[in-house]
Amino acid sequence: MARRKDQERARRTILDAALATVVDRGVGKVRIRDVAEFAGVSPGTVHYYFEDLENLLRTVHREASDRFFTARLEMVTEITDARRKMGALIWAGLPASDADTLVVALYRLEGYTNLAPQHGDLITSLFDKQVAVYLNALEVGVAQGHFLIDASVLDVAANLVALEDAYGLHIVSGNRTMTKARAAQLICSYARTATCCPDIVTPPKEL
Amino acid sequence: MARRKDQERARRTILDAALATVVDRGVGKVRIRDVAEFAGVSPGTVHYYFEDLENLLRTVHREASDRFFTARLEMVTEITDARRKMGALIWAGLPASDADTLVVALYRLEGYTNLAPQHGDLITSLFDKQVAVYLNALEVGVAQGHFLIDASVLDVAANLVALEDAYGLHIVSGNRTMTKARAAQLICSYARTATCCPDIVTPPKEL
Amino acid sequence: MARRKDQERARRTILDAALATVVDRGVGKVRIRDVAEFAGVSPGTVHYYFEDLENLLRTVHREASDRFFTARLEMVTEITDARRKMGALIWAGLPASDADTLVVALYRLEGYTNLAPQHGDLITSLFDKQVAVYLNALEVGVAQGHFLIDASVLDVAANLVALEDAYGLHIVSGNRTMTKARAAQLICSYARTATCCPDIVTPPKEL
Amino acid sequence: MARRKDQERARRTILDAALATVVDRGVGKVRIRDVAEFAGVSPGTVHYYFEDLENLLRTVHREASDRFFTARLEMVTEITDARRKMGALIWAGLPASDADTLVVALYRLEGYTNLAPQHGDLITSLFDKQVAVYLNALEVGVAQGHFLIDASVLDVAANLVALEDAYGLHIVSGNRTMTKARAAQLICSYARTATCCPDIVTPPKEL
DNA sequence: CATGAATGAGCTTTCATTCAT
DNA sequence: AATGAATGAAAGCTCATTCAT
Repeated sequence: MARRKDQERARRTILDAALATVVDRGVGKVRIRDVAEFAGVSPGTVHYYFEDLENLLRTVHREASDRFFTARLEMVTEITDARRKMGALIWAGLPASDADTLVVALYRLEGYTNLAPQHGDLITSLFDKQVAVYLNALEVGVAQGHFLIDASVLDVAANLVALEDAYGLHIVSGNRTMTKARAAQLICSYARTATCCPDIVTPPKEL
Repeated sequence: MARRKDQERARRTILDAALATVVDRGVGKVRIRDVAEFAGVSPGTVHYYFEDLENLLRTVHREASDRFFTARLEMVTEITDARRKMGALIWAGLPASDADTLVVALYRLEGYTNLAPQHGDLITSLFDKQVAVYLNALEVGVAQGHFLIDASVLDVAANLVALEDAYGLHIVSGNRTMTKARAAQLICSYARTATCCPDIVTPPKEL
Repeated sequence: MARRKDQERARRTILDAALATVVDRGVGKVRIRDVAEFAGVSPGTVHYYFEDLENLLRTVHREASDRFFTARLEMVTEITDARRKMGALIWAGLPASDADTLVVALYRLEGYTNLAPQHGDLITSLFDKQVAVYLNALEVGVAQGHFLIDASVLDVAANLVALEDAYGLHIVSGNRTMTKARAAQLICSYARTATCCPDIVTPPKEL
Repeated sequence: MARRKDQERARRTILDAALATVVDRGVGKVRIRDVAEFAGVSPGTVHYYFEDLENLLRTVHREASDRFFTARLEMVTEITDARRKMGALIWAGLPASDADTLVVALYRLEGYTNLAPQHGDLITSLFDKQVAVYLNALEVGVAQGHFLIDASVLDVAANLVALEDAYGLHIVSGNRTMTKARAAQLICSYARTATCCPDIVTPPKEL
């Protein structure tokens, strides 16, 4: 029984190590050996848990997506005022230069075109889920009377996610003129225009 | 003299071959040998013209950026009405699933984080240039009295480019729910909101 | 006591699994893990009973040889007429394409040159024993007045075994022009010539 | 042009090295590295000429078969008297304990069941060709009035080859009771019986 | 100039074997 | 007695790069 738990923990350790490796070596340069070293196990062990590199990377991506999404979902439910909710979402979706392991790794993995077709599906699915989160915030804002949205709410939500993705990628790619603050400001600018609500600001005071 | 021209042609052939290889193998899987085969030369020849793989890829990226940018610039100057100009820009900036070698390759290369730091600069620079193009269109639109822009024009331009990047990446990554038409529609939705001009549509009739 | 019996049974299960694995993966491709899986035990258990792979394979070979030899011996004693005895021996010594687990495995193992020196002894010993069986049948035939043998009886017996080996190997190796029936016919042809007895036929009617 | 010849020679060198390696390590234990070392080239070079190990081994087998067959064919045509021809064939088809690189390697390869299906075809084909050689000798013997063959000549030829194979394998496998001389004697015994010609002897005086 | 044969470092992957439980 | 997670040595294969021609 203890065995089972140990195994689960080893798996986790490797997954975390892989995430870290993606962050500090870049997706295309992840070697099994690095991951193993980082996890403090032997290369054989990595293979014991994950058939091959692609498999490992895909799993990391899936888990990272889930963790990221869950975190945002929690945040959304905790904040009631739609205006503050929007600001918080925008801020939390952007990676901070090179801390923020999870988000950085996620962006790296998203941009990694070399994984099998299923990878595309994963990206799609995360995108759609993110859209759902923004959609919720927008609709709540409308219901609260804070937002007034002229265009399709779905389109606005999609665009917010797209902006987040694009700027996040710039930050992670090392575009020095694009800081997290600037990115947040740009996205907010759109959010305000689209919702006719000048009160959306970021970073939110309390963070 | 003829020698000089021959060399220039060989170089071009290799660059084109590299571009094609990026498109059909993915950036991370480009092998010198593939490029050589595609170009109809020997691997040694590729090295003769380009120090190493990174160098080749960076050059391809730079040239592709330039070609892409020049093409858009020409388009902008040819169309005078800012509304049609916007529509055309948006449409032309998106890759068509898997044709569109130049644009696909560009997106692939943009997302490739494994190139040296200078690569980040290149991305930055292309981003800025794209922003400049949109900026021009927006300002012309304002001058023509078609657009009414509340927020910072620079921010709007940046957002347009960011949306284009994000959706383009989705298309190239094989996100099946994101078509070129849908992406164009989403970007236009933003463009209309930001400019208070309902006449921006895409794909433009004449294309 | 029950313990002792359990262990013996586990050992047997592993040996049988190894035999089966030799048949369907080929001697050179037998992996401990395969054998373990086949036997429904863990790899560790295989090691618990057999020092290493070579040891296991050698044991399988020895046991298979014994089982095979015993079976033939029984057959020989059951049939009294030397002519029918010969036919039966020839037929039973040939593997049927890919059923016939025991005989197929035996041929596979015989041909496996990678086992230690002792392995050669085992082959020799099996060969000699087989020769003894044929020798017996030949001498009985002479005594019964059915066979008339000009050359050395020992040589004839050796040649019969050799032919059996050679054709058996062809069948197991996937030589498509060599069927069990054809092989039997060829060996019989020799048997008839050597014994001046036209009545040796195979497959024997009663099988 | 010199290039072409160099390449051909390098290929040959590797092939010869592989043959030698098969002889002194056993088929199942041939490592690319060994072959490379033996050939005095780098492991990469072996891969440059042969896709993978299986490919290399198959090629070695094919070439060895051809060389072996050609050699026997020459011998046959050089000797006119069928009785001496038979003796020479039998003798030349048997490996001498562990000299005789070509023949030893051939036997090793023949017994190697781990190669792909095509391998079976190769064995078949060599068997058939060998049969043809013996067939020729037998028919010539009949024509010369030296041999009197009762059974099917084809069957006799097949049996001669089979005996050769079987005893050859014993010799190569390290069966210490089976010497080349004894094997030759056994096969001759059969040959004499089948042809009713007591003059077939081996080793032939002149060798 | 251009070639392409040859290299060998580097990586993945396999798998018998060990050992704590 | 039996397990199976973990190991790590061993091997194959890839591919950028070099250099003699």
